[in-house]
Amino acid sequence: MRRDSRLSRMLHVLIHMDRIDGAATSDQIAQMLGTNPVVVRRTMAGLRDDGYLHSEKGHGGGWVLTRPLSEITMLDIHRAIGNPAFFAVGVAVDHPECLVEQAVNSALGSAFEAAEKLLIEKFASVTLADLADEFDQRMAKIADKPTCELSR
Amino acid sequence: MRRDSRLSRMLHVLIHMDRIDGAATSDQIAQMLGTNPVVVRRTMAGLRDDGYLHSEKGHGGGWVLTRPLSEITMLDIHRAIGNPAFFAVGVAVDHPECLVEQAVNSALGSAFEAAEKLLIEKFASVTLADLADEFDQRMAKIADKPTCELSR
DNA sequence: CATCTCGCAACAACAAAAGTTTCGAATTCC
DNA sequence: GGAATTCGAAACTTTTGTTGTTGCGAGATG
Repeated sequence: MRRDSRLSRMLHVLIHMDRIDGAATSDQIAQMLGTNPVVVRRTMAGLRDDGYLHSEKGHGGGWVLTRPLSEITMLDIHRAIGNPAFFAVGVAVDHPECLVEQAVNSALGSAFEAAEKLLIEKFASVTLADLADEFDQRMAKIADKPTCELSR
Repeated sequence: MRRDSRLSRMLHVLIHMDRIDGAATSDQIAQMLGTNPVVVRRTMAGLRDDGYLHSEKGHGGGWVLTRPLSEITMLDIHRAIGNPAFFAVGVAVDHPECLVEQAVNSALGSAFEAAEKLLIEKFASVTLADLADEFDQRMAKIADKPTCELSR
């Protein structure tokens, strides 16, 4: 099963964007992510719709953050990219009326529910500012390491 | 992202198999799951290799449980079908050297690690006998409901 | 020896993310 | 006003992994 990397990528991009002046174009971001501008627009459209980004057309246009990182949580970004399912394992519904299937799915469901609750709590508790701080700490330890294109 | 339903299906099948006499053929199981015998053999091969099932060829052959349900946990079955990834969301590794990416992936990774730990603990703590008991309780409440093909 | 049944390999179908192409429309610069 | 920049959106292809299918072989039973 292919893993959805949008959340990871968006978090990465947003922290970089906070460190640069002016707008970042879809092209620049795409190069940074090793992808292409259309994919960037597609993914970031959700963040714009949810009010975390603003996009501007034309010369000097591109994407800009509209909120401080301290006001954006990892959960916010997950929601903004469309609340994709966390789990790759699902329950079968071949016989919804079958009591065995119901018992199995109830057990599986409650396990996944608890795990999802934990994930959501954790995601809601971490702001992008926290991640930026974590970056600064790593930076302090290993002084002159490169980051990536956008922040060079 | 397509959800992997093998775990759910195998749990379902094993509990039914415990309630019937003799062997269940791949064909019977396939009909019960709404799939086909080759898929059944493919999935159940792992359970056989791990010692939970035995398969026999020829007339009267098929699949039989080789252990009591009380000695099989949900985690055992997850392992037996190949330890498929629990999560549909992954981390991007576009710039392994980028400290921002490292900070992001560290936060994501620790969240998923904690959630996975919870899942594994839960799965390890529930035996198929527990699920069968749960089934019996449901059965007691709603008396004359059908189950599925195998147990009719 | 005919039939049943699993084992295995190869291939097709399908789903979802990711990548690509190609428009159009809005904005800025000259 | 015209050229260049940049996003927006639709349509399509590629990719990856599960699921489904077909076909043949081998062992077991009657």
